[in-house]
Amino acid sequence: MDVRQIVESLVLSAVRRKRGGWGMEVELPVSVEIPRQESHGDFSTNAAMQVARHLHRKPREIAAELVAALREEDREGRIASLEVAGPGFINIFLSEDVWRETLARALAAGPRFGSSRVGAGQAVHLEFVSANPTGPLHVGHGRGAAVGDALARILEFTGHRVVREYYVNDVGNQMDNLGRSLLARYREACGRPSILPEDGYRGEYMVELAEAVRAEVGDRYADAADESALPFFRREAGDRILRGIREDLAAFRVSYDRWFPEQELHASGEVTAALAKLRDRGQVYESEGATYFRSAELGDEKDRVLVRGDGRTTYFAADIGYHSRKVAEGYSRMIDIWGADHHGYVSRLRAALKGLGEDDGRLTVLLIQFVTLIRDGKAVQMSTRSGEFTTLREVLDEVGVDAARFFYLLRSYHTHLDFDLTLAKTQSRNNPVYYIQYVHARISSIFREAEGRGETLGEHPPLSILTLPEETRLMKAVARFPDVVSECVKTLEPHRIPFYLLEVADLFHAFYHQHRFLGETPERTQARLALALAVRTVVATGLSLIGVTAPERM
RNA sequence: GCGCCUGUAGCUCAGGUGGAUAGAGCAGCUGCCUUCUAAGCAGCGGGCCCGAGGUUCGAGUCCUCGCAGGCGCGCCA
Repeated sequence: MDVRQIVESLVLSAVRRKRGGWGMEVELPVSVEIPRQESHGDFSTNAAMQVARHLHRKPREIAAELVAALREEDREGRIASLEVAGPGFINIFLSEDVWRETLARALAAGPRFGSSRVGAGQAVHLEFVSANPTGPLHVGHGRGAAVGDALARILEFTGHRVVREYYVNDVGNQMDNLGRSLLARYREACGRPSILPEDGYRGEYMVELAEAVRAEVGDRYADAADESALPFFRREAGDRILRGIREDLAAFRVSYDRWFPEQELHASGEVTAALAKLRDRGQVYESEGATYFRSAELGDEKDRVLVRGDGRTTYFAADIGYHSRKVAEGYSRMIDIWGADHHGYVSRLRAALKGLGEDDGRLTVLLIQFVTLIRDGKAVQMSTRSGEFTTLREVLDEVGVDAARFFYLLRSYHTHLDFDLTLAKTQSRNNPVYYIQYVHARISSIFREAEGRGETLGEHPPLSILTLPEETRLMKAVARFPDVVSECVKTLEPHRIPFYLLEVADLFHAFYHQHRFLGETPERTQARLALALAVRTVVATGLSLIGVTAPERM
């Protein structure tokens, strides 16, 4: 059990023990926090203040009673000392043994340290990126990919069954437009006069695609009529671009369990079925030739069109079909990761789930804010209209996968991200990803050296001699890892992992300079090696949760 | 106009369910390599937490109203 959980349950039992005597019938939530200041204990609780407020008594009086109760509850002797402080905090100082025991548990658990079963029995559907196959992924998509993939890893680490899915919008106007754009570029490549559609895709990648197509089929379609050539070019454009997207994501170490084509929803009749269900439930009406969904009654700003005047369904209609399929597949939770520009769509989709009679509480939509690339202190300009944007691939080629993933996850996705390419490329302390990886490489180096000296880590290292404040601080940092992981699961915020790793790295590098691991007394060397191994474990595991490698050498 | 996100050190950002003296990196300055990796360490400055009210024993955190930036508000996807 996580140290924090131990303390929480101690405080909870103490409160319960006293409740009767206080004549308190309700159960108050207790909260335990790690104080900012070390001198305020390993943990502190404001339980006494909460109770005091409820009973209209003096907080410090209650605190004194709780302290006594805590002492009685602590049968294992985990608490070293307790104090009442400030307005009524109870500061809890744990016995050093607690950290050593946790260290031993970390060593025993190895790569499983920090994992849990909290998600056992839960199936989570995670949809992320899902960029339209009309062009290569750009840096914004990269952020969604990094966040989605990290969340998937974290959820799996905590016992959830995760299905990662990419929804491919391979239907509609845009694919038509894409096909026309490619055809135009192809004719150009064949030396024929051609004009790009008014709202066509103008990016340079379309020119390259056209050349690739021509390399395969020659001039066969150079003089073909639009109608006969278009199906081929539509398919060709979509397929090739999607293939590029898959390759980019694979290069970014992002994999999916399923690439779900929108076409399949239409072919299977699921879109029609979902609309029929809405209709049966009285959620649909006709107006001016179109079919509307009464979403305004369900929390949306206004009613939305499902079927256009010309009989074609909207993107929204397909998405209703898609999400009712997810519901039917029985996930306990659905997480959609979207770009911030889609936020207006959230209430619409929720309305749809409600309209279908489903609980929209199972759906969580994470909105990822925008990314600005910074090079040499200046923003890199991007314009989607002209098709000129920096691709994910370009960033990967420039800074590498590890740095890219790390930088994407170093900020909460609630906030705009300034991605500093210059910094991501530098190989020094300035670059936090190397700073962390260096811990792993250093510790690996220590073990290589130890092996050379014939000093291997034994079965039962004498952890009890780890008594220095610096050693304790490191042990506490290791012990906090499971808590960080569960916090990520609760908040669905993976940026907590890199921040934690930075703290661990800080502590380790400082320790490394102040103390030695090898060449101490045999007992001390054993204990220090054990500590090093545990640090390496949490660093390796933490990095793996965000998809960053942990090198043995640098 | 309405909605969502954001506003914390010169810059980029952390600051679970409200807690005690608000943190880190960058940038600037000063030291430290005969040692298990200097991709490292130690130190020095730096703050009206956008503003105004409110709730509370206690507010960077919650509420209201402003201000500023970003993004949306299609029978596009």
